[in-house]
Amino acid sequence: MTTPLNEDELAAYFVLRAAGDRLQRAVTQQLRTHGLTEVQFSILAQLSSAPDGVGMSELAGALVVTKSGLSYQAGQLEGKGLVARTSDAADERAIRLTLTPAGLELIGRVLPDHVALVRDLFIDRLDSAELATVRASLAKVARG
Amino acid sequence: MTTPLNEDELAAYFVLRAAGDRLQRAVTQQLRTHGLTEVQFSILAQLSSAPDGVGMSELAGALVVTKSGLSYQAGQLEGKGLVARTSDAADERAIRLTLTPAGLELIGRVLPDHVALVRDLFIDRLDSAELATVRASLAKVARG
DNA sequence: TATTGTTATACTCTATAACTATA
DNA sequence: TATAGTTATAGAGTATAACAATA
Repeated sequence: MTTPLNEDELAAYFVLRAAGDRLQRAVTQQLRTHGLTEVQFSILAQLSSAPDGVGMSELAGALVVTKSGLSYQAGQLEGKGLVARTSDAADERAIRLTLTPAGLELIGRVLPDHVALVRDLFIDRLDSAELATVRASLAKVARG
Repeated sequence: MTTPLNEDELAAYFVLRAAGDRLQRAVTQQLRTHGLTEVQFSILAQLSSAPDGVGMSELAGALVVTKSGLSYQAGQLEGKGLVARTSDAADERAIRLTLTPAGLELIGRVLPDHVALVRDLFIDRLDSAELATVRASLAKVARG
C-alpha cells in the first residue's frame, strides 16, 4: 500500500511534468524552424563535441535508440549533407559519424537560439539560489 | 547576441532535461505493463475526473493533439472496452467520451502504481524545503 | 457559415529480425 | 562466436484535408 500524494507533493509533480512538457514543446517547435527533429539535434550536438566522430553503436547507446533507428536518422542527416560516415582506422567494421562543414555551421546557428530559449523559459526566471536548489534536487532524480 | 550559459546554468538545464527524460521513460515503461501508452493514460486520467465525460474537441485541446489523432486513440481505447462514446443531450453533433466500468477499474489499478513510481523517483528523494523550492521555481517555467 | 467529429491518406519514426563483414 | 552496421519489413502514431451532420 502506497501513501497517496498530498496536495503539495501532487502540485510539485504536476508542475515538474508541466515545465518539462512546456520546455520540450518549445524546443521542438524551435528546432523545426531549423529543419531538425530533437533526435537529429541530439545527434548533431553529440558530434559537435567529438571532432573525431562517434561510433554508431556508442551513439545509439548514448541516445537510447536502437542501432537501426540511428542508422535511419544518420541517413536522413547524411541526405541533408550535415553528417558524413567515415571509416575507423582501428576497426574495419566500425563507422564513425562526423559533422560536415555544413553540419557544423548549422549547429553553430541552432545552439545560440536554443540557449536563448532555455534562458528565456527557464534560467532567467529563477534567481541563483533557486537555480542551485533545483539543480541539486533534480540531480537526485536524474541519477539511478 | 545572447549571453552564453555559464557552468551552473548549463548544469541546471542539463539536469532538468535528464530528470524529465528519466521520469518519462520510467512512466512509459510502467504504463506499458498495463497495456497503455502515455496518451491513452492521459485520456483515461482526464476522464476519471469527469463523470459526465468530455467532448472530443475539448479533450483534444487539453491534450494538445488534433481531433483526428484523438479520434484514433479513442477508437483504440474503445476497442479495449475502456471508454465509450456517448451522445450529448444538448448538442447533436457532440460526442462525450466516458469511462466504462472496465476503464474505471483499470485507471484505479494504474494510478497507485503511478503514484508509487513518482514517489520513488522524485518526491521521496527531496526534503520538504527542496520540494517547495522546486515547485515554486518550476511553476514559473510552466506558466506562459 | 462555423463547428463537431470521422475517415482516407500519406508520412515519419521505431523496433525486430535477418544479413554481411570484420574481430 | 561476437560485434558493427545496414536493410527489409511491419506497426504505431500523427497530421492534413475532405467529408457529413448539426448549430
